[in-house]
Amino acid sequence: MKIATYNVNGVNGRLPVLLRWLNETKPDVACLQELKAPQEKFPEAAINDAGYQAIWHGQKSWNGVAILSRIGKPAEIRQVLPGDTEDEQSRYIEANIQGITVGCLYLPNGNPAPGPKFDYKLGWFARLATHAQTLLNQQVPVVLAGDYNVIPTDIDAYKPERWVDDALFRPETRQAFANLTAQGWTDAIRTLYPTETIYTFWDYFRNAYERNAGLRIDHFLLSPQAAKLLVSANVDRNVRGWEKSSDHGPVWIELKD
DNA sequence: ATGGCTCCATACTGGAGA
Repeated sequence: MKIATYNVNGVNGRLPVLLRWLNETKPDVACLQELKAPQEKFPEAAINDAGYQAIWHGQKSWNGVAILSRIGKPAEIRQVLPGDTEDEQSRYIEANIQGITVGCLYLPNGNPAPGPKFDYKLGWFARLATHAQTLLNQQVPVVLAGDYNVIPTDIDAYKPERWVDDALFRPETRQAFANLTAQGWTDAIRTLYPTETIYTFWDYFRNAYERNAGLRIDHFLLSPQAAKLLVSANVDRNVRGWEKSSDHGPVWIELKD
């Protein structure tokens, strides 16, 4: 099973790019973030026409997450991260697909830091860690995929010294990510490519993509039962070079059936 | 260090992203 994650940066504005990518690479499952569309404006018909069934949790203007599948409609487990009934931002959706629990997440950016947005990020992170432990306790294959807005280590940024005060790289953020993986999660890309320079995001400024001035912030975390099935993984970095592309590139893993 | 780009909302500008 090939599972992908892609921060599309506007599911309607980027629809031609999304459809082209689905058609060319045909992931079995695709987790999308930053739909930037309310629930009723999700382009369901076009995605169905492309061969996918979808569940999604939209929101006006910002955020929004979806899970697409071409191997049977995702069986929704939840569309809210537990732990805060006041949280109205659409940043998490979870489904069962052929025995795999797939969590699709869009962790808050958190800038400027410090400040209320950074506090919200760390609070959301704590809720994710609590839920992740609950999932681990189930001892089933779980894939937590998405835009974590975390640069895990120095080798995940083109110039890490420029990011030291940024919410994506501050010590609290890196520590939260390290604590999460220490529960027993496998960072799929970094496990298969321990030392390579691999980015998933290139900003729109100053020809960042052409200069490969990027960040690795979109991640796959696998429970032990899923990590055992890991065959391969990579970034479709060429997609970032397409006309009207998102500033993120798609990331994917292949799991043994 | 700064400013650069692109989305969405419903507008001629601003918030947010990372």
